[in-house]
Amino acid sequence: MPKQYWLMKSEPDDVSFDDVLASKNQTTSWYGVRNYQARNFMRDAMQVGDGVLFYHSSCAVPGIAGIAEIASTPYPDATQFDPASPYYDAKATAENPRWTGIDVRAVKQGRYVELKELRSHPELENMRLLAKGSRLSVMPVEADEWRFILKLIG
DNA sequence: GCCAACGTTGGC
DNA sequence: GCCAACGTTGGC
Repeated sequence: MPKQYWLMKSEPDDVSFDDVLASKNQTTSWYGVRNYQARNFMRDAMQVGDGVLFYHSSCAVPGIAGIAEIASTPYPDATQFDPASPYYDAKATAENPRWTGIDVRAVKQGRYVELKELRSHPELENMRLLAKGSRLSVMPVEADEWRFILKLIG
């Protein structure tokens, strides 16, 4: 399968791009996705080496904070089994895990590209992120959108 | 804090 | 299987 591209949203108060850069091997385990469509992208489509736009959401200035890549195959998200976690899911079992995690490695931090700026570029008007009402936290990015944004980030 | 949009739940 | 009610997301 050819390389694919993704946008993944993180709340920087929880895990920021800087946090990932400061982590061992600049790699973080992506956890807490509790939406089936987002989960399916992670579980069924992501491949090691796929490109990731690391997006900061629910913060003062939402936008793309850096470039990352998929660094593992998918695995069960451990937080679903942890009663102390806000992401605990009583219906998930080791035999039948419901939610997926994956490792993401920070690759490059360039210029922070604000959501406001993304909206200003006609080249990006079809981005799923920018669609009205779009709330998905993990979504595919088209190859031409990816190339355009890489240039913006510099 | 507001609220539009969306996803999930659960009664029927 | 429908759909109203509810909860969540996330920009503003």
